[in-house]
Amino acid sequence: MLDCLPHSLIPSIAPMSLLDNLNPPQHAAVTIEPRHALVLAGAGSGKTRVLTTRMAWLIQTGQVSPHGLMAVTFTNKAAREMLTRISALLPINTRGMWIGTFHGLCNRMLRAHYRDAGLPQTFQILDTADQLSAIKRLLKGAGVDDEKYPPRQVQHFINAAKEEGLRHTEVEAYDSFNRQMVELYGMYDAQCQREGVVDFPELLLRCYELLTHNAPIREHYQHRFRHILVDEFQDTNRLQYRWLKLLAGGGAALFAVGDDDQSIYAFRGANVGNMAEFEREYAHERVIRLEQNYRSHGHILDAANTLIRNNSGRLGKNLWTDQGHGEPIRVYEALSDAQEAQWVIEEIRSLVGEGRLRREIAILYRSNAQSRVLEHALFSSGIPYKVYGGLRFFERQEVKHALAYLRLMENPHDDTAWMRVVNFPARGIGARTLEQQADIARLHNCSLYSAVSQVPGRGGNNLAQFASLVDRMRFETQNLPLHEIVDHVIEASGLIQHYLQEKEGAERIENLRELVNAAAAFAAEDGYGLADAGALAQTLPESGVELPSPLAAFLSHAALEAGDNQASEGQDAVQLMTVHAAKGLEFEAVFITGLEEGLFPHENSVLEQSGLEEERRLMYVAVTRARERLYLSFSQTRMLHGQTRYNMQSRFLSEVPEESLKWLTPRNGRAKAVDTAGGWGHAAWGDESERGGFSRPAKDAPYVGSSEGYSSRRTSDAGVEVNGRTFKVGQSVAHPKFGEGVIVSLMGSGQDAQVQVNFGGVGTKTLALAMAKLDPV
DNA sequence: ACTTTCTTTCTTTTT
DNA sequence: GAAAGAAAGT
Repeated sequence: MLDCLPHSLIPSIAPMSLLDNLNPPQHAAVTIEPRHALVLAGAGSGKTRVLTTRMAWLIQTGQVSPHGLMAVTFTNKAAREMLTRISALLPINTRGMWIGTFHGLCNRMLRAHYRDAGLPQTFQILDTADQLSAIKRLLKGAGVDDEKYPPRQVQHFINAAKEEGLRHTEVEAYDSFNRQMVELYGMYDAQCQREGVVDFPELLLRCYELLTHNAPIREHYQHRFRHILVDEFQDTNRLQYRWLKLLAGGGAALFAVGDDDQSIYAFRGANVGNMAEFEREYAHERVIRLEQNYRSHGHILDAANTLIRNNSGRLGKNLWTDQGHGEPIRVYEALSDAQEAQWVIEEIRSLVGEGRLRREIAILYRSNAQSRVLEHALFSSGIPYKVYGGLRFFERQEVKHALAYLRLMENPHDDTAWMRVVNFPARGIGARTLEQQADIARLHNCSLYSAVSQVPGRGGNNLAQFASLVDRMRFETQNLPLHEIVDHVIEASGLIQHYLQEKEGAERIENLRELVNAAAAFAAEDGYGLADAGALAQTLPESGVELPSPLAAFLSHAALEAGDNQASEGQDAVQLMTVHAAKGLEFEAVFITGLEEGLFPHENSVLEQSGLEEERRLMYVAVTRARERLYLSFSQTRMLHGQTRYNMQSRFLSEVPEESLKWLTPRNGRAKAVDTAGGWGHAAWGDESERGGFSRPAKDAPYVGSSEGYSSRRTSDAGVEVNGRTFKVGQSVAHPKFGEGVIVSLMGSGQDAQVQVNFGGVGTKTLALAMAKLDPV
């Protein structure tokens, strides 16, 4: 074991500087004995600091060499942050250290052991969009009805199974629908294998299987990594947890940091339960809570604490601060979304007038659709702003086209890449020809590239020309440096020529040129991601690891790191983003807008307890982003999907302590009534009899209800007639139990018709018209 | 084979 | 209200 340590590393006492200024729990976490431990780190409690300081401390005290340490994060940004902070703490070379994302580290291992993992050396990574198009292609080829098996749903099924660690042979299928899904899963994996491509969850599952089935490789890594540190542990899925356990199986210490209250990614497979399980299984005596918050003023923390207490099954944690109460949270009720935006503008003006920086002001919203009104208002009032989210560099169509050519040069059997650019720019290859080609490929169970020579006629000719174009590009760039390869390809493929002719093509050309720069930068940076190359070289030297080509490394990089969201640092601009995107960030002043039932919490989430609780955690994350000032706002009406909606204020508003709030608009009866109405739980949705008209929430077969009976979104202006009475939006009605209310929307028709009624203090109810005892007033 | 028009469907998102 | 996909027109 000791021979793993470099000679230069002499065990020494940690100088005080590393551990200085840590509070007692932080100190305890950083210096905890080398066994499994769980750190429950509340928002703003110094989580990243603890993580990086522990790594530095372990290295500095000689307990581990940089080489024997692994740190896993979810995002590349977090991984980079960790690297910079470690370099700042210790004068060590972080190159080659195993610090990265789950996917990045798995990719590294699979590249090193591609043969043992059953992959071609040139395997390519499919991003979500590539995966979807691969699935569409599969469904088409197999003649599967994509109405009954929507590609997105198939994709979700496959990914969910993989994230549970299940191959198609291991998924239980209890009905014919699921049997078909499982079948498709199997066919999809076979297709990927044949094409030499790997999707995101596959990176993890393959790596997990490699370690499970191959004892020498497993033991090598188990022996090598003495300390494994995990960030954002609440976001891990089951497979990631198993992967960690496996790697730590040789006696390594697993140091997990997370906050169950900030788990907001259950919808994509994260399993908060991993935290409780980890505590029970390994760390029951070594759980440390970081509860002192260094970020927010008292009222803000009180709001967050009170709010999150409404959730069940928490691991338990209460943030406190010694910073004093600070200012109260300001609440504003707007008449319309536009007016809400206008109010935000005015508040921002006055904040900036007080001398605050615009970049220290964030406007948060639940869903991206809400940003437009805000952007419009900001734009017309001339306030600089940046919107986060949206298209990222490597996801732009012109960039993906260029990457597809590069992928084909690496691996011509990548059918997804083939289909993407075979007729782009247009070269007279139409749907008919491609169908023929696909049929031949399916018949011979070979790639589209291999089938080219057998396609008859003019179409076949054009295909052959395209194939030779790819071959030629590969040949002509053989010995060129990476950025020149890219430069050659964007010209030779005709992409530049094509966009020159397009009206809006200038920006796309610019992006293609930028891709050349990105390639140059990538090659320059530690010599094409030497982080990888270096790490590979130290891995199982005896197995003769072959380094991937610069192009292959660049393509991995492009798939695994989709690049920045246009927002550039530096300029002083107001920050706009979804609450999800704000996780991990902090601002002096934060606006949480659109606090309305149906929006936040989102209507698709309120039916299930777990969904509602995730929304509440989301609200918790939003609130805890603010340092000094927090503004909450909602609007009576809002344009959504091209229609005006009438919303109630969010239940989350009433879950914040009254004494921390300062209403900027008069609190109307409605808002007051909310307080006295008490428990929102089931009551908010009315009792069973009123909803009895349409199916129970079908837990196991989520799509049962969506056939045609009612269309949940279409609001009829003309009104709906049920049992001889007509109901219209805006009409006043009376209900024996809820009292008087106003119809806010109508859905469906006939006996299935539903109505949303705003009963003021009682809230907005959705009722089945045929069942509810509603009378026009 | 390519272009235009209609229809549909809308959370959240990293890798 | 916008983007993507399908159907229909050139």
